[in-house]
Amino acid sequence: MEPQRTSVDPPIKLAIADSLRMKIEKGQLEPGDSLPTLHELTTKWNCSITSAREALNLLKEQGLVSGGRGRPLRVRGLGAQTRRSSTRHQWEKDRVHEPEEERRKAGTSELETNKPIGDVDFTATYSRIPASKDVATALGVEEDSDVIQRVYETKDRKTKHRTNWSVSYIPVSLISKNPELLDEKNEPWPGGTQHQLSTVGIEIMKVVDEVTSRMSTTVERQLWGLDTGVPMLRVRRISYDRHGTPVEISDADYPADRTVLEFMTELKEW
Amino acid sequence: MEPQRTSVDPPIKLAIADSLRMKIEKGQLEPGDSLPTLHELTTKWNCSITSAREALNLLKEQGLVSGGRGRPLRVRGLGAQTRRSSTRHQWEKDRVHEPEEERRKAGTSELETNKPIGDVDFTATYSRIPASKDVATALGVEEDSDVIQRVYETKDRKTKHRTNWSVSYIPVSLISKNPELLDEKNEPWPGGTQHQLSTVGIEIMKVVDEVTSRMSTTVERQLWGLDTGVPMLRVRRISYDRHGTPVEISDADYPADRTVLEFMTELKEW
DNA sequence: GAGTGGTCTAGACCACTGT
DNA sequence: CAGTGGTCTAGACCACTCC
Repeated sequence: MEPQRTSVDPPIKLAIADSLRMKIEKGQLEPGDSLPTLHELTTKWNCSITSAREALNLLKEQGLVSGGRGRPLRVRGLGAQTRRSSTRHQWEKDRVHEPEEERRKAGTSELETNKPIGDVDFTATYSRIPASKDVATALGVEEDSDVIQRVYETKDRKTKHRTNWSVSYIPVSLISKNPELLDEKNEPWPGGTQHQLSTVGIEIMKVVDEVTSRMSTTVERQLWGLDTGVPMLRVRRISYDRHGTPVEISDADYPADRTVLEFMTELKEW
Repeated sequence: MEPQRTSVDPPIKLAIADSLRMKIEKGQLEPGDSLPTLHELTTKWNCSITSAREALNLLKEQGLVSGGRGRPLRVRGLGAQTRRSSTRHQWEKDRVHEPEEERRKAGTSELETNKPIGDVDFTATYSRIPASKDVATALGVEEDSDVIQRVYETKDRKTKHRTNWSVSYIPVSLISKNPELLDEKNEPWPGGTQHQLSTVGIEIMKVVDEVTSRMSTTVERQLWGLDTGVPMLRVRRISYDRHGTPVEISDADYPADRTVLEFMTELKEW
């Protein structure tokens, strides 16, 4: 039985939630274990069912618990984590001068996913649009100037859940020499963006990745098939050419429960 | 007036939340604007006050809204963002061979913060502990072997809120030659970890940052003074010496609403 | 069909904010 | 002091899962 509660002092939902959280952190409740039912909580804590529910809601918000819908709530384990490494940038560059069959085998970072191809639907959507303020600033061009927006998405063929999403912007002026780059029908392009840019004489020399995170919205949770309490990682990648001019920016979203971003920095010798 | 709702179909709390979310995304409600009061929502949507509250709760979970406690709820803006760049690793290495006064001025990444020193309390806590499985694997040493754990924390002197937190692990065998490295009284060490390691002949040649994100817990929200709906970024940094052996790992937490992590990758010329 | 959580009602009382 | 949101009660009804 839990201690007598006085009128003020921590809300009962917090007391319940913290007690359960501690059990999870101490390992008394392991991933996969069922939590106490709502009914058990109400009698154990002598509270209404709503308070018990609010406590469990807190744990769901925090991503510690999932389930429900007729199933008991269970402690969430860490699913398989996909590693996305910044060494991929160099790897892709190395493949630009390989023959097309080689590049075709390699896949692209826009499409990169752990699933066998064929189990996913890939779409690429190109649009010529005026640059938004944000995009224009990042690319160092005038606002409303002509850019091509390329949206990449993959979905699991069975579940229809999104598995990959990114959007990329390139000033049209940089690539209009090669009309094939303006046509989404050429996607997926063997060798990816770096090869595309190489066809108009652009060599990427530097890539800057900016990483932030925010909570997923209800809509995103549906699209990706996420539990509540799963944040999204947002990576803005800015690619620079030989002159240090930004030539492409790309924003990608990754569900944080299945993603580790890896960045390598080599330091100069003393 | 909102349309008639049928019995099945999206829960009313979702309908309310999505309607408000769309207004925010379209800019009809700008950062700082007040949301409708609970009472207004109940009459507009013809629902109970609990449903209205649940809708607002969803928006708070998603970090779109903050306030409350006698104040009206308001649309949350993006606060000032601190940039943490991976170029810092090289920058710190460059300073290792500078005289002590120089290093002292420079500050260290463990302490790095935007606030003037003197407005924050800095603490460093060292403990010799047996390596956990996780730490042992990352460092490539035996489980339970002797490591030094160093916990760094800064707090805002006025608000008492945490502004910085990280924990670092080094195998004791690597640094026991220099007993000063085992004493927390020598913190903050001018020049930081890279200089500390240089005193026992270790040169860091490669740093790998692993970035993940997870929702903040209620306890963390109190410690850091965070709103609900703010995820934490977690960075595990692994530093390698000349032989490619991992010599230090460090886990740092950053509140995602005020942090951008930046990573630079230079590519080799064709 | 029994049991689970998900949604919702219709209130009450409180702490806190602002005037 | 009036008004806000925060917490809580004591239920009801539903969809879903599992047996």
